[in-house]
Parts: sequence; structure tokens; C-alpha cells
Amino acid sequence: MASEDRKLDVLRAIVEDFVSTREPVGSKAIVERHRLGVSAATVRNDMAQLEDEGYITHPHTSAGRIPTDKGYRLFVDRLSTLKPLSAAERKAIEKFISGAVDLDDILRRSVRLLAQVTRQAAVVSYPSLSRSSIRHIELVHLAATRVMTVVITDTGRVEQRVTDVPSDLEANDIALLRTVLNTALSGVKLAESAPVVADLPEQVDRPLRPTMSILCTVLLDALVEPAESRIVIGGAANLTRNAADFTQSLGSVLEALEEHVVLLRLIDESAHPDGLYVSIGEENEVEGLRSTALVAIGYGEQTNRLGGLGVVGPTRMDYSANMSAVLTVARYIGRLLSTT
Amino acid sequence: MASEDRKLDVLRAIVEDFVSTREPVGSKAIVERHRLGVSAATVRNDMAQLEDEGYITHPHTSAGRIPTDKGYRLFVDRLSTLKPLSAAERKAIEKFISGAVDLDDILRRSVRLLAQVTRQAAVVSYPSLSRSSIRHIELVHLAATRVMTVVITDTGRVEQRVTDVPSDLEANDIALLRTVLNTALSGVKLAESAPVVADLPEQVDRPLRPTMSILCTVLLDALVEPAESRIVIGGAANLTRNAADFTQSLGSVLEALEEHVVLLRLIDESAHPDGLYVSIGEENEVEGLRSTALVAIGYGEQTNRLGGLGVVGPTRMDYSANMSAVLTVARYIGRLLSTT
DNA sequence: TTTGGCACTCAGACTAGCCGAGTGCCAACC
DNA sequence: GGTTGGCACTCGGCTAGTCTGAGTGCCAAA
Repeated sequence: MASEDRKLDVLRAIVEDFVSTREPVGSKAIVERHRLGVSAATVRNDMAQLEDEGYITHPHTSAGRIPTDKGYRLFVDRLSTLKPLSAAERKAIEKFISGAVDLDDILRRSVRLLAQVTRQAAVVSYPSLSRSSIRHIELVHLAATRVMTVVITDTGRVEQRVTDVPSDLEANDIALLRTVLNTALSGVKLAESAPVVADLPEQVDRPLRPTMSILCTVLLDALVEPAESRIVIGGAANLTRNAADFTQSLGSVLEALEEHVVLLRLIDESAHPDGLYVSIGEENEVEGLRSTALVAIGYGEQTNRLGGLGVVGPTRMDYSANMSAVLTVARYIGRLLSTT
Repeated sequence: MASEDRKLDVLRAIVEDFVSTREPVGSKAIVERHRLGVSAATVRNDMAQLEDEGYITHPHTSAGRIPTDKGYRLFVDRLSTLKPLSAAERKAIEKFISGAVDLDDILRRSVRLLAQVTRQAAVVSYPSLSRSSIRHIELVHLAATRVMTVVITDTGRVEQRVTDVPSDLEANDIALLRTVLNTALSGVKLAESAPVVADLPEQVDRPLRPTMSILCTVLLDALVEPAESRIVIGGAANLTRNAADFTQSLGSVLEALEEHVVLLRLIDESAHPDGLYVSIGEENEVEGLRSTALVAIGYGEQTNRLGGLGVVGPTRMDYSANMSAVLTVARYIGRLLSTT
């Protein structure tokens, strides 16, 4: 029975070499590039076992080995170490993102940066509405029977809706409604806002109730996580560099990335701030991403997760580097958004 | 000398057949598929002339002809007719876009739709800030010395900024500032707002002036077209279907599409509401799009152009169909945004 | 358990030959 | 003069055959 430790070393060598060379790696190449202290024949025996156990395969008889999804999984779980980013890289991240003027800009810059650093496609989700709380509600009187409702959350997200209301409104009606809304809703978590909103029409004088009812409908619509929730994507061009790696067509990967709703759910459900989430190849729940790997993490604080971000690339990716990049960017924008 | 008219017919046949079959088209194929009333030999003579004049080329000796950029140009300018969309298609467009809840949603839906109908990558630019006018400015008191400024334009675009102000503010200070800002700025075109803003600090009592100055700085920042202006892209996956058509790599096309600043300038400068803009292959000013064709148009009204939209695809595209799709969607959202 | 040796496999690269779509040109025709 | 049929010619793409070498699997010896 071969030494378990050495077998893992062999697997690590295969993953690392395959990631950097893109070529199936043979026994000879391994003994040459890694000082394992054993001969090629021994490595071959180990490789045969690794293959039996499903960690690596053969593209064909006379080729070297490549890791399977299961092999990458083991590598990520047990063999990889986070490569901390260089001080210069951290500095660059900080500098680039901190130049942002608003939430949109922060996220746009983050995704761009992440794509650049990892050389993969990057995804950042907007801070989830339902976990943030209402900071302020503004009513803007556009015309006699036309009102714009603006909801501002503590994460800087702004939702607005325009509605027609049944009766002409005076300036002080608007002021009153505004006061009632803010008194009732300021500081309330969006997830807990529905019952509060339902109760609002009761709190105003009879003549304003129909108007308030309509506003409440609008609010509920704006406060419930919108069906087409927001996500930003960048660096899709990076996928073409590795197009050959996708057993599915590059097209279906791009399509999957454009399915914002699905992608958002993926990122938001899987990525918690306390730990990196890695999904490799067939493990992936999203059909179109079955030939890719996803490295994702939430941002925000343990107790108050805001959103998530990650990178999508070929399963043959530098997990160590990408994991640290994702982690670093998430920590940074988490801090940034928590203190805004 | 061959008949000029027939030569154009031949060019049209070549473009149409090449677009639909993706194969270089030969003289025999033309006489079979199009009733020109002449023999293959005659067509060959015409083709030789068209080639001399630079409208078509040979991939190699024993292959059929394909149009050059110049050939497509002639086709677009003189030979193509708009294929009006079917009533059902129009209905679908209207229905899908009118379900949108806000500006973001309108544009997101438009781009998606355009990509779907044309089966190309689609681009829609946000209504340009500088051409719209201010509908309302809202100040939100976040904390004693912290204020959020929200600018709402008549095109539904909302810009917000958070700032610290030098002195503690009372509720009625905010109310006063809000009134002054709105009195001065409501209805003012953004392009003409700078001098008005500069004058504002004078209009409030001395104690509030420093605060007003800061707010004015913020306003100027928000009102000047932001460097990274907004654009929405969809259907990039469609590009992969035609990847073989791009002499440059698909990657550089995707990269060009991610250069939002450049793309925005392209769309906004070239696309006027009164006419379709078509840029074919080498004509394109953007390096990364030299192997693609762009069909774009502005939306809004002649006198008040809001933004632009278009599709990007291979030069071998169905110009007629794409031009009508672009036109129809532009008209529709132009109307929609002008009446909001 | 490790190692060197050896027969075996097979993708990829290279070559040669064939096929046929399509051209260019020319002489004849209307 | 423009149009046409005929014909020789070109050349990319396909197929089949061959060769090579990297890499394996297995075995017997250390």
C-alpha cells in the first residue's frame, strides 16, 4: 500500500502542474518538477490508485493525467493554502475602490478589480434589500396626483417608484404622509416591514387613506426583493482565454452569467461571510456552469450579511490565488459598506 | 459593360445568401436561387467587376465570393429595405417593456428584448444626464452632520450622494435648504445647471453658507456627467454563435463591450434619433469592434435626444431585420420615457 | 514497497491522393 | 457589345495511411 501522504503530494503536483501548463501531466514530468524522492514508476502506481479512487483521469491511454472535479475538490479542501495578496495588490484594491462615489460605483469598481486581479469573470451582488433596513422614505410631489416614492436603505441602496394617487394632494398632505411613513418605518428591517406597512393606512385621517393604501402597495412592491435583483458582472472576456476548458460551449456559460436571477440566488444562498464557498464543475447547481468553477463569499459582517461576490472560471484555475483575491475584496467592501 | 443594375442585384444576392448560408457564394448558386435571367457565366463577369471595385472578395481561388465591408456598406445604403416587425413582435415588445417598474427595469428589459429579437449582443445607454432636466432635489438627514442628496431627473434617473457637512443641522435647516435648492433648480437642464448652482450659497443666511457650499460641490459632482456613465449590455452569449466570423478573437470583442466609457461615447455620439447609424467592420472607430458591425440609433425625440441603443454582431448579419428591431425598440422606449 | 525494464497504446503530426466547387478565359453567338 | 457554353485549371477540404513519441500498465527483481 502506497503512502497516503505521498499520494496526496502526487495529487497536489498534478493539480498544480495542470493548472499552470494546461497539459495532462505524466509521471516523468512529476518526478522532474517536484522533489518527491521516488521514481516515476512509483508515481505511476500512486496515480493508478488515485485514478481508481476517482481523483484523476486519463484523456486517453497514452496521455498524462488530469484532475477530476473530485480531485480539485480534495485539493481545495485539504491541499491548497491561501496565497495572501502582496501589500501592493492590497493597496491597489483599497485605492481603486475607495475612489468610488456611490454604491453603484463601489460595486462596479469591485467587480472590475476582481476580474482584473483573478483574470476570471467576476460577479458582485448588490446588498440584499431584505437584510438591510430602511433609513428614510422620501415622497416627491411630481404633479397633483403623481408621487414618486424613494426608499433609501442603510446600505446605500435606493429604490424609487412613480405612482398616480386618487386625489389631489397638497404640500402638507405630502409632509404628513412622509412623517407617518418615516416614523413607522425608519430603522425597520425590510424583511420585517410588511406587517408594519399593512398597518399604515389606519394611521392617517380618512381622506388620505386611499392615497396611503396605494403608497403602501407601492412600498410593498419596492421592499420585497425585486424579482430581477441586481448583480454586476465583469471580465467576461477572461472566459474566452480558457474557452477550450469548457466542455459546454462558452455560449452557455455566458448565458448562465446573464441569468441574473439565478446567479443572484446562487451567490446569495451559497456565499456566507464566514467562509469561502467553492463549487467545482458538476457540483454546480446551475446547469450552465457545470463546466466551470465558482469561488464565492459573502460580504458584510457575520451578523449582517449584505451581499456576495465571486469569480467564475474554468475548473482548472488557480484556486489559492483566486480564493484570497475574493476574500480580500469581500472583506474590504464589507467594511466599506458597513461604515457608510 | 455590364448592366449596373444587374451588378447591384448580384451584390444583393451575394450578401443575402452569404448572410443566410454562411458559405461563400458561387455564380451557380446565385442563378439557382435568384431569378436573374442570365447565365452563370454572366454572373461571373459581374462578380469579377464587383471584385475589381472592392465590393466582394475571394477567400481562395476555388471558393465563392463574400462581401467586403465596402460591399456591406453599399448593401446597407442602397439595397436593403427595412423589414417591418410582425404585429406579434411589436406587441411582444410593448408588453414586455411596459411591465417595467422603473428606469433601470425599462432599460434592462429593453436590452434583453433587443438581444432576443435580433439574436445579437445588445447595448442600451442610460438617458444622458446632461440633456435631461432636474425634476426634484431631495435632502435626507441621515445624522447630525450627514446628509444624503438625491437628484431626480425628468427621465427617471436618480443620482444620490452622501456627504458630511460642517455644522449640526436642524430639521428646519434641511427644509430650508431643500426649498432653496428646488426653487432654484427645478426644471433647469443639467447642462445649464452649473452657473445656477454656483450662485446658491449667496442665497442662504450666513450660518448655512458653508453647508450649502459643500452641498453645491456635491451637486456639481453628481450633475456633471459621471465619468463612468451607465450602459447596459445583454445577449453577449449571442456573440459566441458567430465567433468564427470575428477575425479578431471573441475576447477582444467582449473586452470592447466591457469598456463602458468608450462604448457609451460611441453609442451616444453616433446615434441620433432621426436616423439609423450603421458602422461596418473596419469603419468602426473602436479598435475592438473592427471585426463587428454596429447598428445603433438614438431614442427620445428629435429635439430632445435621451440616449441610444444598438446591437453588435458579425458583419455578416441580417441588417434589414436588425435595423428594424433597433428602430422599433428605440421608438417605443423613446415614447415611454418622454411621457413619464 | 520500490524500482528499472519493456511491450503496448494511441493522439497528433505529417503526407499523399482525390474530389469537386468554383473560377477565369475564350471563342461563338445574338 | 453584351451574353453564353465550354473547358482547363486551381486549391481547400476530406480521407486514408504512416510514423513518432509520450505515457501507460505490468512484471520481475531489489
